[in-house]
Amino acid sequence: MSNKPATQTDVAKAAEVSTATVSRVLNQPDSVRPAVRDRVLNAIAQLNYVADAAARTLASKRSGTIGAVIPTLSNAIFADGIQAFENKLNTANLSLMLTTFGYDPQQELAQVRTLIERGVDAILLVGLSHDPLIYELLAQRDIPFVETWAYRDDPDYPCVGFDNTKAAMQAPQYLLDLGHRDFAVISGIAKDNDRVQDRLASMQTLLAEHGINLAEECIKQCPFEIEAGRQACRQLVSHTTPPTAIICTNDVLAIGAMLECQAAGIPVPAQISIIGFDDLPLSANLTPSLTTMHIPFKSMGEQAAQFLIQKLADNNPRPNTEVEVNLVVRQSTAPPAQAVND
Amino acid sequence: MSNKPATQTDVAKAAEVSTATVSRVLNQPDSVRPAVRDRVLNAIAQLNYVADAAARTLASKRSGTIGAVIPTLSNAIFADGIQAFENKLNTANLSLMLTTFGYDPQQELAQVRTLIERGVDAILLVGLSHDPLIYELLAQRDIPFVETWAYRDDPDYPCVGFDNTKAAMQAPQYLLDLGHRDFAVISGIAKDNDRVQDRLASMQTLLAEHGINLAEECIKQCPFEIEAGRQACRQLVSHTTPPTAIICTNDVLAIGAMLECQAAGIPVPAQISIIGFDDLPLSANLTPSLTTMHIPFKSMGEQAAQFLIQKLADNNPRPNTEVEVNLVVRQSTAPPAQAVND
DNA sequence: GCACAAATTGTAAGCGCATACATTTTGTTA
DNA sequence: TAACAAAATGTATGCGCTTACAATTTGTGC
Repeated sequence: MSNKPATQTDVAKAAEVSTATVSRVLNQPDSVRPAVRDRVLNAIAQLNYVADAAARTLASKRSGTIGAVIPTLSNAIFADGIQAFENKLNTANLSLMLTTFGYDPQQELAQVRTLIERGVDAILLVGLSHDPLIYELLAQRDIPFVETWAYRDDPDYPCVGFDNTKAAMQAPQYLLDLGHRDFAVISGIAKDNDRVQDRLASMQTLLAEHGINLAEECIKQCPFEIEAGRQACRQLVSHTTPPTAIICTNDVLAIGAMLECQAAGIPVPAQISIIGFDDLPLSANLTPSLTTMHIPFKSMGEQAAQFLIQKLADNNPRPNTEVEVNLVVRQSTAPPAQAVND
Repeated sequence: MSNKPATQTDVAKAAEVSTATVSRVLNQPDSVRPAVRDRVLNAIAQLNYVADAAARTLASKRSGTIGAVIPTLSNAIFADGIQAFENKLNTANLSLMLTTFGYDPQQELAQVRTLIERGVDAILLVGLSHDPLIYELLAQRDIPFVETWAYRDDPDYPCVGFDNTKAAMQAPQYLLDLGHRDFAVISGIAKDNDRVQDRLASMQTLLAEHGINLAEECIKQCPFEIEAGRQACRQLVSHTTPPTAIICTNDVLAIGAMLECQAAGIPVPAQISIIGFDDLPLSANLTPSLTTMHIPFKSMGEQAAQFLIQKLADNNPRPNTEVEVNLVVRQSTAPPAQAVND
């Protein structure tokens, strides 16, 4: 009806109360008598009143929005994690402001800046390694944050995640136990990605402890795409002494490797074992199904939200939460064809 | 250094100008002399000043944030589309407020309400069928919006998408041309999803025109999950007269069907043809690769953003944009085994 | 160098709300 | 029912910014 949206003042007039009372009805309904409250509520409904978030934020210093700064949505683990994060935020009447940075640290910093300007109450980050300026900005403005997808035991850096170093050892350990000695690795790009770096390093460490040093040409770093995983696999199996096992630092690349083997007629796991990391829904449905590390990203997203909600409510949530990850043994792994002879 | 974040007034003092000038440096830099501008810029840097978005929004009636209301992120097509949408928004200094509604119309309405309260400048919706109240709210506040993933030629309802009715006929038509007569359909849940409804209806219409009426047990509606696609396929092929072709209304279900066939040893396409809709990156990499409709979701997301950006800039962008979709013929389809006899 | 127009800068009034504080009303006790 | 405490409501300020308008400075043509 009216041209301009109704304001608190309009509601106050219609309900014959002061704006303070209207505000109270909205923010602390218990502090106003039912009779008055109903009058106000009626006026609100009548006028189709919607509180102005900007004014509210300006006056209260609380925006009710949470920022998330993730590498990309084109990766189901982040998409699903953020989905869970958003759902959980909703239960606390918080909204999600989402930004992506494409694994570029400068872009990440810029996005954090943007979110701070937008007045978010808290921020979710991915990983543990960020431009120092990010922490500085956050501290300066006293903005709570939580790091995800990784874990460290430092109360100054709240996190919800898992230890990538520990987790990434399980796959090679399992393959070693099966008797494999000839490994190859298909990894995401390590540059500017602490999770990948940790995983790669710990795999190599473990293998080295067992006297195995991966040649450079046995480690393929490639972008997060099925096609890239296929190509890397194609190169690896064309080596004069192809590996008996390929370890992938994520499922997308592992799936690419599996599909390449399938397309090339290489039997998995008879001739080559493949192991992934993430446990995407797809992974269990391939034939053979993919052995991989199960990562509970949804739960991680939820718990990250829960932490921030609690933090903003001034409860004092435990800063560091380690989520459980575990190796899911399926059909893509088996002892190497040339049985160990001893 | 300072306890409270610096305000415009602080900057003004430091630069020995008025707050209006500071504001101008930020919003219309060309309107202030370089010498003065530099002084202000210096002060800003010095004080680590960050403009308060709430105050800015309150005073200018522009929040610089755009809302998106999508069914779910747990679906690559939306995740990728939103990714592109966000990237494009960024180029115009706009931020994304993301909400999901899990295909529940009431939830969708609630999310739109929330976004309006948060003061978004514009909104992206998915599909053409929404609670009338949504349009009313949007109109009332004069908030521009754009509908995606579908197309209609009505300037009052700006959209960037494709005609689901037309698009969904291409797959059955192609299969008919190959000589198939025995069809089954694996579809997403049609309830509260106009895209799925349109696709289902148009397929049935086309088939009916060719004298083929799908029995009820030949149409499986199931949730958007690989596992569900597998199960549906399992049921379909167990029929006494199994179909020679399965049409899926999206790639996830088609992939599930393919994997089921693979696991069950049913040769595709020799015994059964499978056709999808979406063209996920995975689809091209399966063996056999999946014949499917290619939908340019990234481009759609970008163009939707572009439309809103233009709209907010008061340019008068073309309201309805139809994106091109096309059937990508790959290896999962072939003429039916029992060759047509005539 | 002067008169005037154009460009630049300053002044000050809100934007719509939350909230400290003041005032009024209600409830309680004797 | 008087006197007081507690609860409810109102008053009025300011959150930090943009912007119409006013005041000032700069530039131009002669």
